[in-house]
Amino acid sequence: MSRVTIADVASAAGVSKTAVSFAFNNPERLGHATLERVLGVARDLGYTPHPAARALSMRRNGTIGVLIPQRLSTVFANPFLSELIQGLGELCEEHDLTLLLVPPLDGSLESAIRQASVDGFISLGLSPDDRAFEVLDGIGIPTVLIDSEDSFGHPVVNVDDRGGAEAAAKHLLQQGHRNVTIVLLPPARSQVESTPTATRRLAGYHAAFEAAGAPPPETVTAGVSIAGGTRAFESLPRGKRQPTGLLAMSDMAAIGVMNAAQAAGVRVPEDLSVVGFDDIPLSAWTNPPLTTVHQPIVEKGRLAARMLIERMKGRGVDSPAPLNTSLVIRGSTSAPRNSDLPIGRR
Amino acid sequence: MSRVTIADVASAAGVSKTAVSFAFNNPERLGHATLERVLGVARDLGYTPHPAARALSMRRNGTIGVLIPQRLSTVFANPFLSELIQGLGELCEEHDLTLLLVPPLDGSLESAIRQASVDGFISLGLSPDDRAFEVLDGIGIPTVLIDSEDSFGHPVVNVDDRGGAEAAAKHLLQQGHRNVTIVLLPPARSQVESTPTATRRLAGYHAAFEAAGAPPPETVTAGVSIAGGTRAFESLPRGKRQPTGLLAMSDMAAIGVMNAAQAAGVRVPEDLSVVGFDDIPLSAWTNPPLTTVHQPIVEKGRLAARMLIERMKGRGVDSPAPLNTSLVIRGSTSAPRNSDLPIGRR
DNA sequence: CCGCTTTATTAAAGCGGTTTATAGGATCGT
DNA sequence: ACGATCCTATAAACCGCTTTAATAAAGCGG
Repeated sequence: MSRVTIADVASAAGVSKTAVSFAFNNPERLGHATLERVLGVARDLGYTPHPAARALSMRRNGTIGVLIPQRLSTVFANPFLSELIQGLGELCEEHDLTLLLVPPLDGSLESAIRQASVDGFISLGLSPDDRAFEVLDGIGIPTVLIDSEDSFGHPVVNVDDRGGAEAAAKHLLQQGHRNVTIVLLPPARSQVESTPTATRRLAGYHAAFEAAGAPPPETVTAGVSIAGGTRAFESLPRGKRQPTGLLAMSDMAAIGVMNAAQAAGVRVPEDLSVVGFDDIPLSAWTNPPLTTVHQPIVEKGRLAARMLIERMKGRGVDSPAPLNTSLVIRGSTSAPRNSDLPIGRR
Repeated sequence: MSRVTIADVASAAGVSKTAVSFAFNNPERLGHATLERVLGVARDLGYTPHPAARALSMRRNGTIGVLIPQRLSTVFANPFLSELIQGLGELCEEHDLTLLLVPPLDGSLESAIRQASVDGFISLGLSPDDRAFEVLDGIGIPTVLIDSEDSFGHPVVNVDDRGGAEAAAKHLLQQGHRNVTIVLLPPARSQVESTPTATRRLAGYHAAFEAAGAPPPETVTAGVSIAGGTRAFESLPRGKRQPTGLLAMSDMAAIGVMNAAQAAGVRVPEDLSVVGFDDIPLSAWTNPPLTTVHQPIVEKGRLAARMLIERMKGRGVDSPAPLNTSLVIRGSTSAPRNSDLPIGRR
């Protein structure tokens, strides 16, 4: 036996399909008696309007899509997305919307975008030249960008990545670190270039070093995961040339580094200072607690969702100013053990 | 200007709608020349089939829904769901499916279920008597349950909650703890009763105490969050009657307890041993590392998704045996300081 | 008792695709 | 030269619901 349709209800109640539809969506247009009868029959039959049919005819899905640049298993290993969804979720529930996670299907985010029955998209970390934008523009679904670049047709929610990174680097420099390594974010979409976020953070780091007259640091790339950080640590030079400070673009990588370092007998922060980025909840609980750049992730989600919902109502919205970041100094940073600084000699 | 439809492409290419449809879904039924032409025109016009229309006529959405019993903001504060989604996500991507998060809308999970355009549901922690099941059965969408109870029409994926809990309690008892408090999971859906998971875990705890001839422990209830654990600790009796051991039904609550305890000058594990449940990644990183019951969350997601996909293909599947749990002993448990055990006197 | 509003109800036209059944040629064997 | 066969391409029905425009019935003042 198949699904019960509006026609079934209509004939069972001895009315037209229109009447049934009105009973649910426009009850005041029906006489009291018929209304009751239709509703009763519908309940008895267990009728539920077919969502796709409804969406087709109403031009509304009641869903917003989150464009995920990577595989769900890798991206959900990082608490960042969880927090973001908390923010998005608040607004969604407030507006009776559900949230569709849209990762690349069969490797292609473009085709996943086409498949998605949504009223709006939130896109994460897309580069300006991502192919996905062509598709997005083609179908004309309102979109709000997060961690991307301005000067698209779409409004963007960003945080002050550059400022945060600069503060982090300055902190290390002030403590006397001169031999620092940067742990880069991996490129998001298998393209060669790095993400807008990574680019801005790197610029912030470099600015601080330049201002201090220090040479630009070495870099390694690490996936946003503890394992990624572990690998990053292992690729670091040892002995004399081992850095005394480390600027990671993600907390997860930073924590992986700390872990690997301690396992290798390198003490944090005595032998190696490490600074993360994001300030995920976990970072307050590591041993030692991680010094990191705080960004308001939940708020970012809330703001983006609020903007998208406005756009879905047809109202235009402008990109807000980047949200503030701030350095949170905890226990993973200190002055280097044998400072090379010219305090005394040696 | 509105969206490009199949009719637009058809007339622009001088063919019928059927031809356009075939060009995408049944290319071998078209002559080579027309196929090329249609595809070309479609590309030029930026045509993308309307997902809802497609879903209506094909009876397939390419989406599976995750029924979330609580608000997204509360449930995503717990890494449990992140891990589960990693597992679900793997299978989804493999099968070209997207994932729809379905929390209660306007407080009602039932109405959210109706709205959702999905081909299958994964439901989390629903009690046997949840109203949602009526709706679910009414619309006849394949469903797989996680952390629920067997003996529904739907297959269930569970872990050995009872065994895990029993091992945890036994561990504390063997260390000599006699004054233990249990931190309960809150009821999931604002109904009075507790979740199936909580019930099974409680039974496991009690079984161990009974076997040891110890009186059943006191209980407090705490939300699955660090803040919830903090509140739980504060509600504990102080001084002489303060428990020496604590069995939490979630790692998040356990971590909150540890945190609050240490802030109050109570040392873990010297003054208070705490055991969690779930073994979320964070638990290995707390200070001290948390002793907890491990359950294979990612695997649970994978398995449930695999089963659901089978069901969506029309094949029947049986509930598998509960997945194994195991006690992971880390640093948050030890023998109680002043054991009340009759080793000596007093 | 008539013309005019209101009110209650419905037929039919979408929404944008897919799919079945069918028609029009071209090809082919005889 | 002719019917059978094979390809292509299409008309039309359908998926299940919403909504506009129209109709039938009822109420009403004069």
